Amino acid sequence: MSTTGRGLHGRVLDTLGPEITAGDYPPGSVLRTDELAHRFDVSRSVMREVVRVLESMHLVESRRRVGVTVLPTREWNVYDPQVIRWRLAGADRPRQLRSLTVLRSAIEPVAAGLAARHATAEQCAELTECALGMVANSRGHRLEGYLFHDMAFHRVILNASGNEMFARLGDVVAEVLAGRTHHDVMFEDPDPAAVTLHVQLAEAVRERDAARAEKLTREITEGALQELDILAP
Amino acid sequence: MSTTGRGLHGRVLDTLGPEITAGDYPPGSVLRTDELAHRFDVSRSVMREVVRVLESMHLVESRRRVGVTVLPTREWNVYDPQVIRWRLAGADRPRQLRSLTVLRSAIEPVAAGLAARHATAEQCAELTECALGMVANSRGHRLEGYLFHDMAFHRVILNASGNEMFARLGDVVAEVLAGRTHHDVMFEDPDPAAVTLHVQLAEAVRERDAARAEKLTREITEGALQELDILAP
DNA sequence: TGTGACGTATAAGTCTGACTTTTTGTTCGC
DNA sequence: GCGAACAAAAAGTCAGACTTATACGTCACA
Repeated sequence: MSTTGRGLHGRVLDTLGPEITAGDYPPGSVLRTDELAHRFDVSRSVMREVVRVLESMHLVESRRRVGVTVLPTREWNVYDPQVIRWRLAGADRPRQLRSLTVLRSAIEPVAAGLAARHATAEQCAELTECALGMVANSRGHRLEGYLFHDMAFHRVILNASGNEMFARLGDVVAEVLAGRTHHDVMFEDPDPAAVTLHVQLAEAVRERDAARAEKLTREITEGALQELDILAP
Repeated sequence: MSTTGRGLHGRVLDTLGPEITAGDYPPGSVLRTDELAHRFDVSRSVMREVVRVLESMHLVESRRRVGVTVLPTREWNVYDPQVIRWRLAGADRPRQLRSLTVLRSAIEPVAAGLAARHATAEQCAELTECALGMVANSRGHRLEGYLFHDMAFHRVILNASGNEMFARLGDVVAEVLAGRTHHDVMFEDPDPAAVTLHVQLAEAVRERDAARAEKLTREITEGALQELDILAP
């Protein structure tokens, strides 16, 4: 599941990245490339590549004569899928999940409205199929099956919006949904009301009813906010 | 203005990155590190670091025995500020500006609602100050002054939302606003209605009226959508 | 003729060591 | 006390040798 490939470079990154995002090194901490290279038992070349990547994520800043400085959270590229994954795997996972859920609540209703306008016949069919899959797995502790179709459903909506910025959040939403199922709440069968909403949403998109699609999605995401005890906006 | 530092590495990146995002190399094209190093007259070490960064942005994929493959747009990290800047500087700037404006229309209303709940007294003051600045520059072709306060206004809103994902879009929104003023529309004084909306929004936030703040922001962003002839959702 | 195993060429991956450049902090002279 | 020259430290750059994975072509065998 880890995006980073096989190389030595990737393995070092998958260790150092999470350490930084977890806050092991407070902002302003200074690391030295040579030390890191020694610590991970890799050559300076490899270590330099790792630092470059971390720098492109704005997690660190490399300056001559001073070293590799850890930047404050405010600077991080928090939309980088890798950074999101690292943070979700770390200690402030709950906080992260809240941020992302609020983001969802802003994006998805608008995306659904656009999907109602732009979805292809094939996408409408996929949507219906996913909704049916959710219904079929909504009872009897079939959480994994439910999650699978739920993730697919939202991914189709985001793709069908025709906006690439929305489409690219498919992975993030999937991550949030998976996190909800696996770690936090949802030990019992999903809320029947939520299932119904998804079925109705598939319907609204198929019928090109943008306003209804948006409204239904707003209800869905409001449910997600309430689950995390976030005040409904 | 270019984020990338002074190093050799940065200069190569600032050439190759825009070329790729501009579509000079169609998806599936294969580049070779050695060739690139020769073309830019840098060592392989430097070239490898550049490729690693491009890889972390999912613009390319490097595989043994085949080379550096350009990935399809769908794979790109379109939220990476660097990628956004490169694309805005390139040929599909209009398309990009549309995507980002739609994103704004989804994010900002929710952010404004949250800002009304969470804004500090200082942030409320800044907001009022920005709104006044917009008013003061709304007549007599003082577009630069207007833009300055407009960008600051929206940045404060996004920061005051208390959600880091929203806050990080400040640069993007600023870029969109600047693009609108400099390249596209707005050759005359800004719409007085828009100015009024900003003043009212500052008011709503100060009065902790979340619903009104959200509604006003929706009107603002709908105006932005209409300017680009995007169907109001 | 199709299919699978094998070998080879290729391009990325890694390591090492030497050298350059920038920048910080100190020291010295005024 | 202050500015300028100096020295040290760390990143930046380079060149070259070596390693490793893998796509592709070859050949034997069915």
